Amino acid sequence: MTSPDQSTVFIIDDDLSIRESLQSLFQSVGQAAQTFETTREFLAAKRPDAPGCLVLDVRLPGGSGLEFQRELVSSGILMPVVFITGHGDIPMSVGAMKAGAIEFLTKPFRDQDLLDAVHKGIERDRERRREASSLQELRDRFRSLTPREREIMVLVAAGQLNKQVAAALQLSEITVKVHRGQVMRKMKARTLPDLVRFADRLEAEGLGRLADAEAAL
Amino acid sequence: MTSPDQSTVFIIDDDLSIRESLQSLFQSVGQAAQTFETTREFLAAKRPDAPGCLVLDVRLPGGSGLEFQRELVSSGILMPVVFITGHGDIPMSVGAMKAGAIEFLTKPFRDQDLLDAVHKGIERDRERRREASSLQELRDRFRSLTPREREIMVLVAAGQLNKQVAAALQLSEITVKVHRGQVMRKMKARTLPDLVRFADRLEAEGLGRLADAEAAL
DNA sequence: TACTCGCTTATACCATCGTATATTCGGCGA
DNA sequence: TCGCCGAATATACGATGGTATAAGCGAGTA
Repeated sequence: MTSPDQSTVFIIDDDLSIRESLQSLFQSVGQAAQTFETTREFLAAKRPDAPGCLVLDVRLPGGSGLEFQRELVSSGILMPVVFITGHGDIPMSVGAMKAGAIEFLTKPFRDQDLLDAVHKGIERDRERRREASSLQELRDRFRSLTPREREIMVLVAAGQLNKQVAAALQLSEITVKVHRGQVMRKMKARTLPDLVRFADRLEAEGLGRLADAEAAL
Repeated sequence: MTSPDQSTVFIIDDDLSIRESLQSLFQSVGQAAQTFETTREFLAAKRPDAPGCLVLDVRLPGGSGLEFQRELVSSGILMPVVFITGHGDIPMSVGAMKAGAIEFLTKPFRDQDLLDAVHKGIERDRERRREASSLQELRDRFRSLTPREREIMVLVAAGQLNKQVAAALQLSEITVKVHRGQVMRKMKARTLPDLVRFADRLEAEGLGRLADAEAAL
């Protein structure tokens, strides 16, 4: 088995006994787990390109877990987080949940609650990765378009007729047709509805990357 | 001024002094507010069809605020909720946030925090209403389609050519063209990309209402 | 310099789309 | 029974879309 989608739980806690007990908990259900004493150690380690979930104590060496959660987002590590804590309070838990945490457990918690939360986190990450990789594929195709082709794709997806596109860009209609055909091939769009959906997905997550062709370079 | 979009805060709390103090807080910033002693009272009152936000104590007469939050969702009242409490705990706050609460404030809280949360809730409700009403408009148009027209809309939006649609439905191509033109008129779609987007929006929120034409009746 | 690449245009031809006009048929309610 | 509606179909015509072939131009590059 190659198991390319082997999920991993990443545990960061400065307490060795907790790391060991969590490690063995996950081992007991056949869930791969890696433990780290500090956030630095976690960031330094090379993480597999597979679905994962973080288990954090809100009280961490060198800053709170909440801060680290925000750091992750800004450094592009979009991994679901499950918090566990012995000394949390309500504002802390609310902040964590607002920031997108999967769960916020207070010690002592039931093992099953943690397992459930981690499972949910991994499934969410798996789905996010699927979506991200599919979107990246589209982005790559769009990047392969020339500036002219991008302009034309935008207008065509907006519903403009070839002659309207031609007028808008001060071109002859045949030129638009040629570029349009090229766009369909490069974007691997078999039909116009396909192209429309591709354009919308790129606009939704790429945020105006289409309209502003310069930014896409 | 007709002010059809006058937003309202709905406060449910069994403590009169709290109702009065919150009422005057919102009054001081020009925010309309209505108070209720019980959830029953709130449900019985006729609420304006305008953006709103609920302010709830988690401890309510006849059930917890959390339960009431779930009741609201299942009874179709999709109003943003801001919790305030004097005796909450972490699992409670986490549950509330998971269920979609805007904020979970512990007493004593700063007035501004409540005002901010309510403002956020109202803006969210305004946006949800905009979206819902626009979607309802689309649903109405789709309901005006005959069964045949619906089938054809689905296939056309999927990118099938007229002749392919004709083959799939055992029709002549001209028949498909006639229905297709009718679909465009009834759906108020000026272009095919418009129709594709309408179909996708209906599929996304109507959950297969398109594919299963029977369910839409 | 020769070559590639992006961009432009033209001709020619065929497929597809869209609409108007007209006819036929069956079901259903007034 | 009459009339309306959904449905299907046909002819005819024009607009629009799509592709192949060919060619010219300018910028940047091997």
